[in-house]
Amino acid sequence: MSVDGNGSNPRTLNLEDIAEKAGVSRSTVSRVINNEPHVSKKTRDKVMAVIQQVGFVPNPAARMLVTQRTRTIGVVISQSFGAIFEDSFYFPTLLQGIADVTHVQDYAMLLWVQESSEDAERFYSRILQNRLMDGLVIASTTDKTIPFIQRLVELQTPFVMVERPPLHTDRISYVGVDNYQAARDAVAHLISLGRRRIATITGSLVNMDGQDRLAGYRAALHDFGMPIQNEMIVDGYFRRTPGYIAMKQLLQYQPDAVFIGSDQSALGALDALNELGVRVPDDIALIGFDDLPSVRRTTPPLTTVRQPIGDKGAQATTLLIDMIEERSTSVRQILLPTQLVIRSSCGAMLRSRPEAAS
Amino acid sequence: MSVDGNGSNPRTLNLEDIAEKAGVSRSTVSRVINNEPHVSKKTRDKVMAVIQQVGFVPNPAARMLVTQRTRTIGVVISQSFGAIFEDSFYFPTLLQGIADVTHVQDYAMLLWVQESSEDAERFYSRILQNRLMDGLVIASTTDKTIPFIQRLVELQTPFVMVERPPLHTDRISYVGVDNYQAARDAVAHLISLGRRRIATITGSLVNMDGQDRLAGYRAALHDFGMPIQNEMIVDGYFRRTPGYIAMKQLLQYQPDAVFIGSDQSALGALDALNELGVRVPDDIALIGFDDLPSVRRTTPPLTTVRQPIGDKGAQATTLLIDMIEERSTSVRQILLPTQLVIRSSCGAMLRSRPEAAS
DNA sequence: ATATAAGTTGGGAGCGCTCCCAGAAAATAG
DNA sequence: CTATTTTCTGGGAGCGCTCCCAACTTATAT
Repeated sequence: MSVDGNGSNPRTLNLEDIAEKAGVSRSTVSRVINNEPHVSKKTRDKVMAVIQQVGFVPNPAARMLVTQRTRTIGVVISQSFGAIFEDSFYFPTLLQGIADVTHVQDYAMLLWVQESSEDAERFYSRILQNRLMDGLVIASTTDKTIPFIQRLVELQTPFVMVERPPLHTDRISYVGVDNYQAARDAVAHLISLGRRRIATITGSLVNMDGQDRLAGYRAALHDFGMPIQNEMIVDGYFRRTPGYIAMKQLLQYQPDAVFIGSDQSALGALDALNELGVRVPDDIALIGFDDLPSVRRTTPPLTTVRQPIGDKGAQATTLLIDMIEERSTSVRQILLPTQLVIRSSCGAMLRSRPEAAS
Repeated sequence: MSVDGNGSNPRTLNLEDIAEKAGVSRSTVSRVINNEPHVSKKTRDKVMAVIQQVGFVPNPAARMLVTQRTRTIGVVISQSFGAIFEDSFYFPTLLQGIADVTHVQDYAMLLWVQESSEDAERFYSRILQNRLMDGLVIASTTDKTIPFIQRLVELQTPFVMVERPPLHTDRISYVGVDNYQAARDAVAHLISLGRRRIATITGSLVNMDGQDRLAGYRAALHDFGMPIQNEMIVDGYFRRTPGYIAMKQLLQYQPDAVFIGSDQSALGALDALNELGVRVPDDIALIGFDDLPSVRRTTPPLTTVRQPIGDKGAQATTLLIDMIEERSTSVRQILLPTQLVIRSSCGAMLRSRPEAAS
């Protein structure tokens, strides 16, 4: 931490000072600090003792200047928090996963959050201009993200996405979940429970996760030879109120099940159904996505697709640091497993309970 | 952003390169970039044009090395996200408020989140050793925070707390809300509605906000000459499940109202009351704290104390940057206003409606 | 016209580190 | 005991910037 010198403050110690105290040279101290070989045990111990004693920490700016490394990664969250976080736990959990790894690897984490009123171009150029990061974790995507990541590729800046990139390319590393398959399985589950008029409230479709979940929905209907009706597909933008509105809109087409691309929207959908007295799962079955803590306690508890959010962040960060330190140069695309968590809202519990009891 | 040189990469441009292209000296380019006087308009324009054209951004490490300024602030969140964020929107909103200001002031934001399994001492020493920040916003407090902030004072590192500091001192700047008065008013409101057996589920008591709200609760009872009973005070730790447990525990003492130090715990309390068929507000009135978006939709909607979370972050950051840039050297302690948001859970609505109708 | 002041501009020094090379010390071989 | 290799150590150079001072240019006063 830069101590704000008030003039009388003694200058912060530097390598040379430590060298003097230990009776060696600057270079030797540098070797000890960086754990380099070619230092005798005796010298090393002596230097270490001095470092410990005075609590010396090398000046990161000087080090950065010569090494061109910062030991800092950036985390980019496009769209403003306010919009994304409403009641949610996706980003906090992701950040925790990232923080856990940066801690162990001794990296710092620079957080970039798009300001409420800021346009995307300005936001990304701010990030591009800050040269204090060795690489980036890109934690959310919008349609505006494409030129940004293209620029990153041009600049050869290491980065990892926490979602499938919005580009047809195999040159970008990412960590995600198989949204397509997860959605397909979830919808197949609804079909297996006898539902035939299955609608979907999608996640935001500027987002790859949202798109892939919709594709999985379509695929499942197709698998079972069921028609895909456009009026049965409404955008829920990963948010609660749009989910509420979407649900009301869908009701006129009398679905008997809805696959919802985010739990946040599912909460909104439940609001609408409760308000109108539509019974879940009797009249309409619901499946959400994310497994937010709160959906365990809704009435009825929500069946949902659980995804390992913290792990996504952690693995993306590990991958990024490997790239930065050139332990791995190959592009990697990692899909983590999801899990369909069956609760009451899809109707499986209602049916299975009596059977189990008989 | 440090472009990962692959050997063939042309070296990043520096001041000297720009100077050469513009036909001036390094110093002049520096003056232009830092908006210093003593550069003729003609020269300035010429240099600016070159900078624009090649997209030059000065090397922050070199600049830091000489200025001892990083234009980066740190944000410290003690305790792990997982615990704090569960469904919540407090920290995301705070971060958004901070990010809004750092953006406008052209600062970057280094986020420090205590790792799940990390002890406090290690966490704080990591922060202290990172010398890449000009100052800190300390966004949450535990009992372990005290030595840390004492150290910051010693080191003369600028910092601002987003809560009353856990020390009796007037040397620490902070931005908060008047938790004491807000809680006192909330409880007074319950009393004015005729409640006489008022319990409280506190926020975490290692936290100043939690402590002050409890003190406000006590003060209100005292104001009205009502007894303070220890069994009517249970810790809810700002979280849902402890709120649930606390509510169940309190029921044996038959309170007719509960002031709850966080909405998160209030949600837990509602869970308990709903489960047991206790009617809110008929049997028990509730008031929460925070005004989380979700408490607008509970059954019944929750009366709560709204606090300007984003503003707290924004003002703390503004204050911090003022300190860093030495525009303000005096300690400032800012209390932002809260607002009692009356919904149905406190009973005020039920009573007033019929009257209004008559 | 010259003396003086004010506005510009350039280059040296130095921030604190790492990297490299040369030289000293120690270890091993002949 | 000397020649050679290996291990260890010290200091110069330089990363890219800002700060300072000196020098030059132009404006203003005399």
